[in-house]
Amino acid sequence: MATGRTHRPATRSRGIPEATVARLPLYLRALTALSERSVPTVSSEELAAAAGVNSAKLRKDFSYLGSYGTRGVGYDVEYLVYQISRELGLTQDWPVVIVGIGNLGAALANYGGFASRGFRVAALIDADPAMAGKPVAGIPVQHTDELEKIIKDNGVSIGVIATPAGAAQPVCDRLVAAGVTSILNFAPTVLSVPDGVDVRKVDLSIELQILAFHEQRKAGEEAAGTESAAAAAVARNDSAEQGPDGDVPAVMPA
Amino acid sequence: MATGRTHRPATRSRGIPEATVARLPLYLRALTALSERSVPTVSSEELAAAAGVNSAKLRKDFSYLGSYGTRGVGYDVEYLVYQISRELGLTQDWPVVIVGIGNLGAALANYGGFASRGFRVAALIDADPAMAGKPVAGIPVQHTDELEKIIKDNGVSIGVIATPAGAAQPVCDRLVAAGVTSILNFAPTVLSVPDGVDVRKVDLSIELQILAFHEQRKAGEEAAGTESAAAAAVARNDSAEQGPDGDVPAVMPA
DNA sequence: CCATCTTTGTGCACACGTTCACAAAGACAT
DNA sequence: ATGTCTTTGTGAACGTGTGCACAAAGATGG
Repeated sequence: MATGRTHRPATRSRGIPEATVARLPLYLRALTALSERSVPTVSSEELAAAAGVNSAKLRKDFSYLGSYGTRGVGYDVEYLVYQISRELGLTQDWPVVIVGIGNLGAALANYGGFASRGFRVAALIDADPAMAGKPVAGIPVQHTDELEKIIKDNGVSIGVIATPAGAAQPVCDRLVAAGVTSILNFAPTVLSVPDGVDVRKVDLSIELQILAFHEQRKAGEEAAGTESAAAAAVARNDSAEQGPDGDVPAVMPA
Repeated sequence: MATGRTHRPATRSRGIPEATVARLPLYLRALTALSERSVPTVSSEELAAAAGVNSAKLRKDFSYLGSYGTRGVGYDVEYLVYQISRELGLTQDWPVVIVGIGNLGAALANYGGFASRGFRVAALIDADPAMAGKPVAGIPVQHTDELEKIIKDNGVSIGVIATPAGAAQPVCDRLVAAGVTSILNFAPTVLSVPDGVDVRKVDLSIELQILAFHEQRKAGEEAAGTESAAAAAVARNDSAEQGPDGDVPAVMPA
């Protein structure tokens, strides 16, 4: 019910599987490295190794783009760089705004990987009036009041949110209302957006928690005994006391 | 080339699907928010909405952990917080090291989301001797020479790499050799690690490129003329030299 | 021009993930 | 108790992703 705002389209875009799209930047990076070393052609096997994927998967991925290889030879590096760049839309200029210039926002502004491909930081925006005018990465920070004007004047369609969690949804709403249709969210919150708007999230805390899960499994792999003894291999801390439904919680994160 | 070092185990860990593990931190965050508001119980429908997922998916995810709900009522918030925390291994202390204290590394060191759950920043490590002793986020930066000693003295099993791309693999090798078995990689490189070591990567540039792909699709949904004509002409030409060589980005970030 | 060799492109089978739909389980009122 | 109502837990169908294995395509050499 109340599906005015959906969380994910998740639909396959124009025949190219989502999983393939997510790997194209990986291939592009490997190909660019080969291009700089003036390597003329590369086989699926070599390129797959460089990108860290299975060679059959790579060939299938490329087959969605078209038949760009030559049997018996491999792929032309320069040609493939161009085709993938074009498919990803990197042959055009993408102005982006970064909202929330704290530690992370500033780091993003300074990150070379943004500007190096089609992405150009059009503006840095922060809610703190004291930040206004202060240059970060050579770009003066502007106040949130200017957000709508900045988006429209620069034709920005991609926004990066690096605000605290509480500010993320309001900022997101304003970005979308002003015309942004793609959002990269670094704030630890689930964003609600209307249909037609893409959201990708990067969550440092979640990544660590996933690692911790596997780490715990590894630690308890050989210690086969009671479940509380399983974690004893590495950890000295075990406050886990399983009980009835109403027992005491132990952790209090934010 | 066949490598002795695999890139992904990808195997289901102990019955809990990988996709489910990746969502547990999301549920935990939503539950923690409810817990702070002293909400006693929550239905799968409500919690799913808060976490931005389908309710059937949420129930199936929880079913892998056990039967922790009460039919007709829902889930006990506190109990579920505890169960998920335990499953993720957050009831124990995880010392982590951050290697590479540049803009991003410093932002990570200051990031509250790390310390707020079981994760403790045990050390900050950088290759620049000028950084040594300088405090970042209240923690003095140590030189790379100390890496092995730090890992062993603190029993660190999780490492975060925030170095430039070129330094990432050597740093990774040293971390692994010293005993680290889980790595969170922010450097734009594919890392090779031995079996038994987990790597998760966070790549800002890749996320933006994926957004650009979908953005381009949205924009080109109705207008399909101008540039695709030139691209189509190029597409049937298999020479190594393609059109105006300036249109190929051919750039590589750090 | 033919034979041989390399490497692509893909059909197929299988594994994984998602969603629907519903029976079973319990709460609650009468 | 009995019936009704709510919500979980899960079987089953479906969709997506992965990897093997091999025929087809082209290069290369005699």
